[in-house]
Order: sequence, then structure tokens, then C-alpha cells
Amino acid sequence: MAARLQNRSTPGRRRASHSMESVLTEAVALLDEAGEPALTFRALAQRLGGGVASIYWYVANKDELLDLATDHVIGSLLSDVEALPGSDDPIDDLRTMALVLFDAIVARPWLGAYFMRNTNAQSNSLRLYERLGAQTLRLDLTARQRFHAVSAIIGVVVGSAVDLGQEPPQEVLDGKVGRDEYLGRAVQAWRELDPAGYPFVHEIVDEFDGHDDADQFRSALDLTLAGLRLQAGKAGA
Amino acid sequence: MAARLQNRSTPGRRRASHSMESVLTEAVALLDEAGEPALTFRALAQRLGGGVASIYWYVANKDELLDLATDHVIGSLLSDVEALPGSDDPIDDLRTMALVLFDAIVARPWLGAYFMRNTNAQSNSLRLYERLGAQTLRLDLTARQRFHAVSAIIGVVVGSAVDLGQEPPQEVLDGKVGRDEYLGRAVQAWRELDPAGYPFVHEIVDEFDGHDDADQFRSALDLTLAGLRLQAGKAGA
DNA sequence: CACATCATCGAACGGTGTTCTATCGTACTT
DNA sequence: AAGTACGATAGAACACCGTTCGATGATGTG
Repeated sequence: MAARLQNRSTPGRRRASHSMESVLTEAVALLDEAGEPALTFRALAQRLGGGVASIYWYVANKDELLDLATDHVIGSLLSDVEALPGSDDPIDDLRTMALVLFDAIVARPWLGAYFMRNTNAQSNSLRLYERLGAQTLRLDLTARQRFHAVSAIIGVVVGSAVDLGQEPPQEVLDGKVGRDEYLGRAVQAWRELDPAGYPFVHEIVDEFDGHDDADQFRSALDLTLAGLRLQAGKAGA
Repeated sequence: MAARLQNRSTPGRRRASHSMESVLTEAVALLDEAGEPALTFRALAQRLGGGVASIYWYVANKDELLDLATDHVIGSLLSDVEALPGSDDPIDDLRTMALVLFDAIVARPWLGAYFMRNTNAQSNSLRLYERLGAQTLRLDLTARQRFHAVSAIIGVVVGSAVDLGQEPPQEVLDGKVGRDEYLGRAVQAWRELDPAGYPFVHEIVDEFDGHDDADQFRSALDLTLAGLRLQAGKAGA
């Protein structure tokens, strides 16, 4: 069965004594250090100074471990969002919130992939969802429009995050090739393409070279929010 | 040692003869049948009637197998996009293309996760990217705006695709719980939340219940395209 | 002190991607 | 026609993964 909220932190001498908190904290630490592949039960056990099977007392399987770890960090993310000042423009507030989300994913790229998992099962995710949606209640929209608006914003965040979160291929991880050099090669390959066959790629290759992920995200977000503003204004007038 | 004479008379193990095409086709078939976890080298080898190690002659590792398989199906997807009639409104054309992409991901949910991997390495992905971007060349935008517009549209597709592509948890896969029942439970749980603490969730729970993924995607896409139209019009006038 | 329960752990199982080495079959050389 | 080089295949083994099982230390209760 699963561990309940009780926690005995009496320090054992030979045997390791864990707690839900420590398990999740170390799991997140592993994820932060080297992404999802780094989070293995064996690595986690070693880190906790205990045995592998012990972790299964706190967690049913790896899926649940990932869920709880995600919810754990979303908890603090939720605090950040709730601490936001807020303005008289709900769409501005939505923008600010989305930027906080994006920043969190930049700091923890592995978050992106697990961001939308089972909104129902993760309490903090749901509360974050509510927090975003609450802003749409201040807009003149139908219920369906509100639902779709929040979905769209989260979609933009996740869409950018997935792009951002994908780990560079072996070469870069091994340190043989620097990340900049890796991207530089791609740019170089693009430049050598047939300009007649790839007019667009040639048009934007300079933009791609040395582009800023945050800029890219902000632009995508602002397009969606501009559309939303239009939608809210249309019904209102 | 023994096989010298028996070569013809007694048919020993016939050696399998593969090809890049057959490897990729069977790999895609496995992915279609049960998603990424179903694509293992052993399952693929058995399907090809050969040994496990043989696959490594065609492919360096699983990552490359996934890349090539993805590029394989994107190839036919590209044909669909190129066969599109096209109109005098570039944004309409972008919308149509995005819908084709979305349909492809609905048909092959595993595609979503690998959709954006290494645009540079996958030739068909790059051509698809070019095809989308070409439409923005018909709009009055800066190079950077064009770059960001295409990124945004792809972001919306991927964002929806990730949401769509995540496999339901164990219960549903085991067939113990139907997918509708599973979603129904979530809806039920939402309805039982404190209305004061979760006003937005209560507002949209009816919309979520029995919602259509395609509707959700189309709404998100249209918000982005509305923003883009605004942006293009502003600079033009 | 006995006891039930919580919590921990080593060892093992089946599965995975990957590598090593040996081999077959064919096309070309001589 | 025999020999050879090489493209292509394959079995066995390795290291690692998530997961399970059974045993056992620790702890508070009667």
C-alpha cells in the first residue's frame, strides 16, 4: 500500500530512513541534473542511502514517482503564480502567468513532457489550471470559449516547452560537440540548401541563427493572446 | 561447421533478407499498433523474420530508428500537404495545412512526441517546414515575424498533439476500465470540488465532458491565426 | 516480554538496447 | 573454375532497467 502522510524521521544507524519528502526531493534533484533517463530507482536508492525496494513503499511504480515529482515542483510553481500581483487586465495577467510557467520549464526542461499528465490526478496541476482559468472569467466569453482559451494557452506553453526540452543528441551530451557548434552546423546546412527550393528557410536562417527561445515563446503567446483579445472584444461590443 | 552439405537438401534456417524500406515499414506498423513501447528491436526482428543484430546494419541505434520511422511517415504527410489545392489567402492555407498535420497525429498519436525532433536531420520535416513557411512569404511581415509565426503554428500543433498523444494509465490499457469511463471519473471528481475554490473548473466542466479534441485544436489554432492576421494587416496598412 | 505492524533491504526475474564475434551468400577477380 | 573480398545476417552475451518476493530489522502497544 501507499505511505500516508505520517513520517517518522528517527535516524537509524544501519538502515536508511526515508520520507516522502526526501524521496521526492532527491528524485527532482536527479531529474534536474540529467533529465528523465537519470532518474532510476537504483540511482535514487543510492542517493537516499538505502535499498532499491524501499522506494516502492512510498510509490507504486515509476509512473507515480514521475507524477508526484512533477506535482511536487508544480506546487512551488503554483505559489509563484499565486504571489503574482495581478492587474486590471485579465489577458495581461494570463500573459504574466504563462511567462512564469515558461520560465519554470526553462529551468527544468524535463517538466515540459510531464506538464499535462493527468490533470485530474495531480492536485497542484488542477489548482494551477483553475488559477489560469479564473482570469478568463473576467472576460466576456462563453464557457466553451473560456475552456478553449485556457487549453490554447497551455498548448502554447507546452508546445514551446517540448521544443525546448528535447535533449540534444549523443554528441552534445558526450561533450564532444558544443551545443552552439551543434546548432551552428544546422544553420550551415540550411544555408547550403538550394535557395530556389527552400526560399523560406533562406529567408529566416539568420533569425534562427542566434535566436532566443524566450523570444520565440513570447511571440507565439502574444499571437494567441491577440486572438483572444479580439474574441473577447467582439462579444463584448 | 556442419552446414556445408546440407545447404540445399535439408533447408536449415533460411536467412532473412531485409531492406531499409521493410525495416521502416514494420517499425511504423509496430508503432501504429501499440505506440512507442511496442517498438523493440526484438519484436521488430521477429516481425522481419530475422535476428536482432541485423537491424543494426540499417540503423545506428533506437534513436535513429525512431527518427527514420518518423521521417518515413512525414514523407507521405508531406505529399498530402503538397497536394492541397491552395487559395488566395495564405492564412487560410496555413490553417488547412495545420489541420492536415493534426489529422495525421490523431491517426498516429506516437507521431506527436517525435514531431519536432531535429528538424535539420530529417529531410522531410525540413521540407514540410519550408512548405508551411512559404505561406508566410505571401504575408507582409518581417523575417523574424515569419519565423515566429511558423514556430507558433507548429507549437500549437505539437501542444495539442502532446495532450492527445499521452497514453492513458494502466487501467485503460489493461481494458479493465473504458476510456470514456476513465474520463467520466475525472469529470465526476471535478464536479465534486468546492465551487467556491474552483469556480473556473465548475464553469467549464460541462464543456470538458464530451469535448472534442479536434474542436479544441481548431480553437487554439484559430486564436493564433487571428493574431497573425492582425499582425500582417497592421504592417500592411 | 510477546506481538503486530511499519519500514527496509538483498536478491532475483524478465525485459530492454547494444556489442561482439562468427558466419553465410554473392559478385568479382584471377 | 577456384579463391577471395565484402555486404549482410545472426546468436550469445553484457549491462542496465523496472519490478517483485521473502526475509528481517525496528517500533510502539498490550
